[in-house]
Amino acid sequence: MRHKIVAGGLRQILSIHMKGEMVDLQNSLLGMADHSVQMLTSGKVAMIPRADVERIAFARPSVGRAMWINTLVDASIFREWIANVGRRDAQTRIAHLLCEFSLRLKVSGLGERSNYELPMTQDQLADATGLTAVHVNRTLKTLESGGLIGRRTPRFIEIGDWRKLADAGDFNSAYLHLHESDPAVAA
Amino acid sequence: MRHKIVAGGLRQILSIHMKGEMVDLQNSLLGMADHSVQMLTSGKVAMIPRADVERIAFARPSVGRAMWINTLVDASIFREWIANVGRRDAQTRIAHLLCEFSLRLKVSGLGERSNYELPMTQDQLADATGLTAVHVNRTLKTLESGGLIGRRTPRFIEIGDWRKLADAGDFNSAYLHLHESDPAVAA
DNA sequence: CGAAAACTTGATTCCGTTCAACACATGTGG
DNA sequence: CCACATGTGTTGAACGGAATCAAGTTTTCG
Repeated sequence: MRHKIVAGGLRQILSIHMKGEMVDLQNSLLGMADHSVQMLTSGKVAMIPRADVERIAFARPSVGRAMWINTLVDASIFREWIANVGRRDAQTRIAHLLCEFSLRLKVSGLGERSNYELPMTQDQLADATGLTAVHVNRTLKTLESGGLIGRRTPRFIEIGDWRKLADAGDFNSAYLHLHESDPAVAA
Repeated sequence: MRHKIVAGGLRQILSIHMKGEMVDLQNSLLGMADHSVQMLTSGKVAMIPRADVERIAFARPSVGRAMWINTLVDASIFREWIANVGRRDAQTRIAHLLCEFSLRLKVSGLGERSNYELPMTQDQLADATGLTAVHVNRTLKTLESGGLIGRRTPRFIEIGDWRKLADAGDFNSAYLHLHESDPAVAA
């Protein structure tokens, strides 16, 4: 995940990344990092020297184009998150986030659309949605009692009626540009 | 400005652009637009066909690199806005926004750092900060009576003590990457 | 098994919203 | 040049969604 700390020590999580994604083009191509990147789960990280990234980007236009598109998709997700924390209420925000994870985990092969393990604490969900952990807890309960999600354990999300959750979360997957970023999905 | 409409018709302004900036790389390079772009003031817009942009990006690596960096700086500003609407209170949010405008207008030659015309209504400021117009109004008043800003007219901002406003707005200009995006400033 | 982390729940508070009215500037057509 | 409509800004009162504070409970993991 990416995050930033604001005055007072509050944290805002800016985005979540899945296994296999190029995570640090955002920071490494600019001279100075403006935020932090951390692992939510254990895993392997591959380092590619910045100079190599830049060289291949222009030596192989198709690779360069793919990396550029990748950073643009990241930007699109940032924009959706601005709208999410800026103009949606707590329940809509969280439903939206759960829908985004659902699709992205599926695309990454880490879960099913209707049913996935979410490796985030409620504290982290709070920092991703601009809420408090307490309110995240209550909101998850509300979603659950409303039949929009099920939770076998606190970190396991089940989505019975995907369309219903998407409506509750004002979710439209267009901003993920899945057909741009993942050739396998486009096929 | 860029904006998005969420369910219920609420608008979230995602970013503001200044004269001379390449505004639509974000939308045009991806297959489908995920948000809208509108003018806040009257002005001229130059259209560059998408194919030409892609061609020159790879034919002239220095141009391509500049455009890529440009989209990365936009993304950095999006990230700061997520933190702004997600984790800052109303006064800090607005002070932060005013600081960002101050620097960017200065760089674009549209105003002074301590003193500029802000061509936005309080409604638009509200949609940029995730607040209501009423609360923006009250917050501007508070900033004014606290001596942090002056307003000759509703749309003209004066910053007496820049450092004081930047502190109130938890503002650090690093995320603007001014030295990356504008060679004139880097000099 | 035991301690720390994460989750849950209730009571209370508060920042920002909502609703409502009014002030003021702008500009447009008669 | 005035009458009037419209958009924008200002202010007050009441409300409400989420925060805060506080106390448990459950899970995780060394």
